[in-house]
Amino acid sequence: MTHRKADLLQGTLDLLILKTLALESLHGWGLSKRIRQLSGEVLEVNQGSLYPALYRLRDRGLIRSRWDITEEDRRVKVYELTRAGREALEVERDRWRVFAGAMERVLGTA
Amino acid sequence: MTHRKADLLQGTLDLLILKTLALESLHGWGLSKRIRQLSGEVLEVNQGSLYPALYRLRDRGLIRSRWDITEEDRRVKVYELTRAGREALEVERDRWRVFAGAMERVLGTA
DNA sequence: CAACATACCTAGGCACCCGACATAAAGCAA
DNA sequence: TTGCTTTATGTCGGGTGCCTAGGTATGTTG
Repeated sequence: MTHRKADLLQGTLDLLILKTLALESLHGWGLSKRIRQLSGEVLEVNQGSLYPALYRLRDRGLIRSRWDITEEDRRVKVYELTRAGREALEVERDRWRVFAGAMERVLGTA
Repeated sequence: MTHRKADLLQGTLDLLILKTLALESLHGWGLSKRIRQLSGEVLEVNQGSLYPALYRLRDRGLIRSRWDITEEDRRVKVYELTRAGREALEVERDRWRVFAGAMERVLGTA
């Protein structure tokens, strides 16, 4: 059973996170809800994928985190883009579009 | 150094192969050249990815192979789509488009 | 005859996504 | 006060599948 409907393509999760955080700083849980919502309920981010991805991005210096308290008195770890993250977002977005364009060129060949 | 320029997204290689073979039966080497050409020199398929992918697809019954001899007297293993392969191509293509559409929806959010 | 292109293939490594699980605290209802 | 659901953070093992780096063989060309 190779892919199940919700499977993400490897490599795209980072881009998704960078883009979503570029719109607004969020904590992990909210981030996964936001991605689902922005994608029209198509893209589901598993927790087992999300947190490792966040640490990866943090280790690469693309995002940073701080602990915060919500209005409901919940401890949350809020992530925000760094300057390097904003630059990486553009690079990754362009790379995605080149790739997706190439895919569409192949798929569209009669 | 996570991704290098030529990296493919996991899962897309199968689709690429199915689509390319739907246009014309080809042997492995020719297939990789054809994918590169169709994609406008963007997508490079490594041999270390190609052959395992072909066996995977064959094991799933989506393609079949036969030995042939080219005009230059070379032994080549020609792959062609099966009926199941043609069906899988449509499913995978649709899945790709749903996914790519969702990605673009997220990336295009202002 | 050497070098290159064509053609097949394998092995090991590693990135990363997933499912399952663990933990905890807040909200709420019975 | 007990117990369920939701919110929230995280870990771990497994598996898929791409990559790099090889190996082998044969035809072509300088």
